[in-house]
Amino acid sequence: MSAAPPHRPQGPITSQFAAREPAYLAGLNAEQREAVQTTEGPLLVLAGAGTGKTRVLTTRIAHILATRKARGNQILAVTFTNKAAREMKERIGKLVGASVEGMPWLGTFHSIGARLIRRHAELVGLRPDFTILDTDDQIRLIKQLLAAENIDEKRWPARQFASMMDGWKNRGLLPKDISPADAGFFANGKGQKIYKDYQARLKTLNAADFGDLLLEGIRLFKENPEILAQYHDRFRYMLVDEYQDSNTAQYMWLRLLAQSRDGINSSNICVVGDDDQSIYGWRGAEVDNILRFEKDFPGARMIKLERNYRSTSNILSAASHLIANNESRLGKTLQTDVGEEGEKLSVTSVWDSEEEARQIGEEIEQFQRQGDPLDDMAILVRASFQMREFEERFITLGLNYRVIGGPRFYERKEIRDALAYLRIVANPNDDLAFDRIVNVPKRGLGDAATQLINQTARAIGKPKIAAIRELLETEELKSGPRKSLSNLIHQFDNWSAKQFERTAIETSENNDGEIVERQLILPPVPHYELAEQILDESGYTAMWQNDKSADAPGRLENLKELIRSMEEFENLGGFLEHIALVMDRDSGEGGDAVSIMTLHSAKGLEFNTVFLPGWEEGLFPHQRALDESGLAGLEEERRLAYVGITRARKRCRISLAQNRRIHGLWQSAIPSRFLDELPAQVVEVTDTGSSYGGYTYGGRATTRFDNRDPFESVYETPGWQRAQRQQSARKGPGPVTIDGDLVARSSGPSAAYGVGERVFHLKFGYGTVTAAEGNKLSIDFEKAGPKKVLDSFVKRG
DNA sequence: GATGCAGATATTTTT
DNA sequence: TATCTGCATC
Repeated sequence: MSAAPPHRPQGPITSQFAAREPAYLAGLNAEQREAVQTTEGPLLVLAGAGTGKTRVLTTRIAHILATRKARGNQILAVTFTNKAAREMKERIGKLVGASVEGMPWLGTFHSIGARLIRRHAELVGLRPDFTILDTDDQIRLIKQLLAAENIDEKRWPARQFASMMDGWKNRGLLPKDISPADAGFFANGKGQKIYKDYQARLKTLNAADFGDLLLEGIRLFKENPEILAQYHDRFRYMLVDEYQDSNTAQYMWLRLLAQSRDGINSSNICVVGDDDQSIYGWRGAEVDNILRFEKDFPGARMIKLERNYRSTSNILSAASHLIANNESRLGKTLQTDVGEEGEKLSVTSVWDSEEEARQIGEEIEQFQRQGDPLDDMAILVRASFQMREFEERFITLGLNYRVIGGPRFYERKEIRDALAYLRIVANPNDDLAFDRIVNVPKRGLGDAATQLINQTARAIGKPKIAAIRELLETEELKSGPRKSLSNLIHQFDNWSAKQFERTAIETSENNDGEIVERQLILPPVPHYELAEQILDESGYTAMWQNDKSADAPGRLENLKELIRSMEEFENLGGFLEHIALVMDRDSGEGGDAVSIMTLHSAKGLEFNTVFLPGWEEGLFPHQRALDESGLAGLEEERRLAYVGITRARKRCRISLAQNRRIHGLWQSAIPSRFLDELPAQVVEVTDTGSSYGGYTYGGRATTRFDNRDPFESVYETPGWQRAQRQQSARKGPGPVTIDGDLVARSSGPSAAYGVGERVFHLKFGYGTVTAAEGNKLSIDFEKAGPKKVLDSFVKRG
């Protein structure tokens, strides 16, 4: 704390300062204040969910500015998402007035990375106007390289290589750093070569991918210590948001910047994060970065923010107990400041996902009748396929919802196509953009023409546009393609010229009948008008206008939106940079609506009521996370559960289906192990009544069959429950001789059903087996029609 | 260049 | 089950 020294002299100036506390500090708790005021030296702020992390971060910047420790352009503040960057800008603006404009180094890792290498582009082998490639471009480029190496794309998909390379780049590895073992995974050891070729191709294309924006920065700093020193001088203070999500490359990048001249990490770097909310390990994030911070930055202080201003104590208690099951964490104990126990969390077991959607829909309507706005409710799912069922249900109910996530604006085909046109105009060397649109709309250019262009380009070592120019001088092209290519090139020249001031000759006849030529100076066409012209003149707009598919009008609308959004930018270059790095999906308008999104995209948000469906083994925790990453995977899934619960302010409603259809097959579901990790006192277990057997909780059976058989509740294994359900499905009392081995046998060969056999299924009733393959059966049900089910789901009928 | 079929493939996705 | 991709075909 920054209490004044005890025997502070009572001069008029000092007392004035001591007495009047800056307004921005008001309302902060002791730890928050400390985090704001500890400006010197490395600092780790461990901020639990809902503890006012963003507030600390923004106030800290405001504090640095207000106390004149640094000017806005001497502060480096990085976030992961554009949304977070925007929010920080806004909030700082509110705190200190308009000086946010003076913070050019507040942004995402990638946008700052790009800014940095643009300034020194020539040192990393690029020109300052280099293009930023998206994933789509990357894949297409890799495909070309694979073809050149005669690698069978079926066996070694480009996509797979792209994600591998992504992993390398996340770890800060250049082609030369790839170990033979790593590279050996792909195409019998050709991985390293392809990576190398890929990087070389990027340089000739004057392009960089997302990974390069950081990787090239690291290289730049390593190879040019004098430039790094400039930035050491510049950045007096560094702040990093969501540090638990940083990957190795980002860590290296930061660490270089945070070094002082003598190479010791003693800078004023403040990282804020929550190890318990690290959910992007699969994307290369290293929780280790945050766990290791104090070692990496000697003399680092750690401040924990543990006072939660969001959730009721019941919700917090559930979340804390759950996350306490993780081994690798720094450990925090969240305490609520809401001062309310609140409702218990509810856990509801339902028959299947359809019922789950129905159930949640009803609850939402009920809360709505009580006066809760839909905006305050959210459904957070583990996997996006779960969303559909809710959407369908809500449509029938007429319940307003919005889906958050999904493909981003600039990932849409029409936007990418339009951008490709603009990219070529901005940078005629952009062969990837050229490939994308040579024949879009159709220009009668087939394989033959494209091949010829590629060959020529390779032969003369020039971009494709240049190659076409040369080809047009020769007779090599057939007349059709020749004409359309010549036309296209003309158009590009024309569009390019319009970016700048240019001259035109106007011919007219004067009164004496003489032809008079006048030279006119035409001003540059504004880039947004140019874009519109390009789309019209190229026939691209017409292409969609003539398209009668259902989504064509939407696409045209998107194109309009694209052009509209261009007006905010000074020039084409600025716009293209923005679109590649910053363009957000159009965020939620459309009135009061329930949000449906994945747990991942819910991070950082909060709602009064949160629904968490699908808490079943295999789905959540997801089987693949378990298979691929073992214990680490499980812990990440648990953190995801923690994120989910802590999104709730007042109400948290968890549900699980006993049956779920995955890839068209009905699978029985076992309650998620996470349910057992919730403390019993804060959870209320309900059953919708339509389920059999079902979910038992904390040693107590909670099904409506509780009183039927006093011994039933002893058996809680999932397999047992399944057996139980099968038993109870039988008509009449029947002999209740339940054999523990029954379940194991049911999926083994001895349980195989023969074609033509009559069987009974709990959901579909009676039917006849039409085909059997392993434990999968095709059954023609009398009422429900043909279905595929697992044999353990049916009984001989 | 449109169409249709076989075959693979089906977590999460800040930039 | 449903959706997407590449490829063959007309």
